[in-house]
Amino acid sequence: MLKHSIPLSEIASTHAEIRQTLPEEEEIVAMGRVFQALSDPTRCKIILTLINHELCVTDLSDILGVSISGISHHLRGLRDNRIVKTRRDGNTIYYSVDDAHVGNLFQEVMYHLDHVEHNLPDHPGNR
Amino acid sequence: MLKHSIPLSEIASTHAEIRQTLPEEEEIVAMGRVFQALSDPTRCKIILTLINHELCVTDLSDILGVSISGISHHLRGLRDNRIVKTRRDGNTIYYSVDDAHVGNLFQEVMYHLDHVEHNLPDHPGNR
DNA sequence: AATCTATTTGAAGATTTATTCAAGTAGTAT
DNA sequence: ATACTACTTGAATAAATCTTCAAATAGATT
Repeated sequence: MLKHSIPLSEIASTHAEIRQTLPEEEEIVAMGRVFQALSDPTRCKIILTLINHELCVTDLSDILGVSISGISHHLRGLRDNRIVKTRRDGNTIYYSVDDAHVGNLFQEVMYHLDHVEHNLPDHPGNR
Repeated sequence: MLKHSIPLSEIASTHAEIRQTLPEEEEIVAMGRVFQALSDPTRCKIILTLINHELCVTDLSDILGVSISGISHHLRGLRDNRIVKTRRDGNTIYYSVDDAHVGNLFQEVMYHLDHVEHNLPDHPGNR
């Protein structure tokens, strides 16, 4: 415990100091790529579905009403970011969510959306 | 507690049932927009910086080495999604993170990246 | 009012992304 | 080998996004 308090102006960091607290460029780019992979509504649906069910491309196409090719293209982006994993059985490939943290990510976004919803002081007609 | 177990084939849902478990289209689109707002490395840097420091546009421009106009454009997307909030003092506008869940979102992405890093069985040279 | 500073906005061009269609691959079955 | 099913891939177009520059606004100062 400090005996004397320090003026806020001395605690405040310089720009250079703040810059150094950031993760490395490479890691930040990786974060952006993960969020980018989640940024499309169809991919959100795919993930939300795969969180609860291991499914093949044809099933996802049926469930979500998106072409087989479209689903497959989306899945490639999710595979590249290790958001979904695959298991082959004969010639059908089953997809599921690779990492429990992906579910947490969606949970946090839902909390955020609730926060926004229940907290509309200035921008009532947002957009 | 059930007295007799049910065969898995009977537990498995139909496509229509699975479709109904998804959130509403509008909510899914909203999720996508939040992830989209986080999908750019410069915006990630802005948020990671604002989590720890309340800063103005000029400061962010200095710290991140991005033009004032560029920072302002990025901040607009973050403001629209209520990821950052503003406070005016004279003619400088201070930005900070609006919602603690945003920090959690980044925490979860870092966990995910660690998971990917420590778990490279099949795609060793991922991209 | 004129000026200065901080920020926002709009428009233009280059790049990226999503969707569709047609063709290609991989495993299965005949 | 042929054919079938499940999936992936590549190319093409349309739409969205990022960056930059120039112009516009809002508040503070003279």
